[in-house]
Amino acid sequence: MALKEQIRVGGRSARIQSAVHDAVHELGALTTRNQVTVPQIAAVAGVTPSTIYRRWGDLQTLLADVAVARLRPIADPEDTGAVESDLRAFIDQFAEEMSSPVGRALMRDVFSSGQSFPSQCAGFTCDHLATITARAQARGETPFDVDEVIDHVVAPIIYHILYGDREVTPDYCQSLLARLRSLPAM
Amino acid sequence: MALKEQIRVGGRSARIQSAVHDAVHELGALTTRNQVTVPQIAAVAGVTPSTIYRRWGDLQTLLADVAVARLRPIADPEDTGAVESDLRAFIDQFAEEMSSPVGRALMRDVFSSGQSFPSQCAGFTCDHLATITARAQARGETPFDVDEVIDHVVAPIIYHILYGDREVTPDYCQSLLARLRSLPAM
DNA sequence: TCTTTAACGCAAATGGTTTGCGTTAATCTC
DNA sequence: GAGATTAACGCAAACCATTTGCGTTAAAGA
Repeated sequence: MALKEQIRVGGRSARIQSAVHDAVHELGALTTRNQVTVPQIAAVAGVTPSTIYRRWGDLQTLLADVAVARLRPIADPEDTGAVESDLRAFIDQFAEEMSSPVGRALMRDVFSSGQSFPSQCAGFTCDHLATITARAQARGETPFDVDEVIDHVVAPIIYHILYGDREVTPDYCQSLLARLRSLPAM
Repeated sequence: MALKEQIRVGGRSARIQSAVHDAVHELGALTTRNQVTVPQIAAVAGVTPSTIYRRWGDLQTLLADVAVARLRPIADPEDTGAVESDLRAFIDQFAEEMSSPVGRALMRDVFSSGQSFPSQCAGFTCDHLATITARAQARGETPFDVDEVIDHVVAPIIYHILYGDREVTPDYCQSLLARLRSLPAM
């Protein structure tokens, strides 16, 4: 069920990939998810189901692929002028996106496929945090430790969203950041 | 696709539920998972597929139900005589179980179904930690904050297992616990 | 431009999922 | 305890998602 490495990057392949992704978005927005079928997606995309099966393997892999593409950042995190506010802005936006209904659905898709998709998403977060620290160093500010932020800010946020055992509010995110600042090694 | 509340708790219902759960275990151990089918499970359990579909709705819900049942603790955490060692022992065992191949598979099943299953699992962890703190208080020791442990020890462990972006070693777990102890409010 | 081959469309075959209906057995009432 | 009620099961047919073989299209290479 592995997503094929696409050797052909030409026009038709790219066109079909795009059409299928768009179809998933269109259907995913309308229906209650979870009951979307490959034939439905194929019909909307204007391709035959077998094309989707051959290219993505199964529905879950396709959904995971679309989810990762949607989670992939299109721009660097906002530059607010200081590390602290950069980090705060990023975490706030991250928590809001992930805890939203679509965010939860995307995470489900990413995890259910069980491939390299999750680590790709982890990479996105890592990259953003690295960008913010690099920016801080360029400013002459003392940067934070990326792993520290992932372990003690990002991880708790993801945990509570996944397990649904607590509301992830902006206040909660603030408290996680505040706790981080009160630590020695930073 | 909701798991039906079982009104009938009598002999036949319970017998079938048990047989189906056993069948999933038997098949899950052998095959590479992910390609287990409902008809297969039904054949091993000695029931018809329609029985499984009517009772659990679909394969993912069944797998999630089995996963939660397997994740449900059968005993309280080991009493080692002191809070610190109790907590250490629990976290070590927790991390080892969850990071194992079966642990990862169980978590996948729990999350892919997207129902109340994840919060049930969170409850298990919570309960165990609460038991350890209660035990500590009974001993006259200063207990830890359960939420604190979940946010800064359990959450990072789960995060790295799910995203597969880092090895979760006993040493890593120790460092998380050590960090917790170096904090003011505890 | 010609050759090679990956990717697609089509359609038939396969097998997982759903559903109606009769039967079994657990629960309730007397 | 015996009979009535109804949830849950088994069976089988219908439905539909998935797979697969084969001819065709179009991208990549010579």
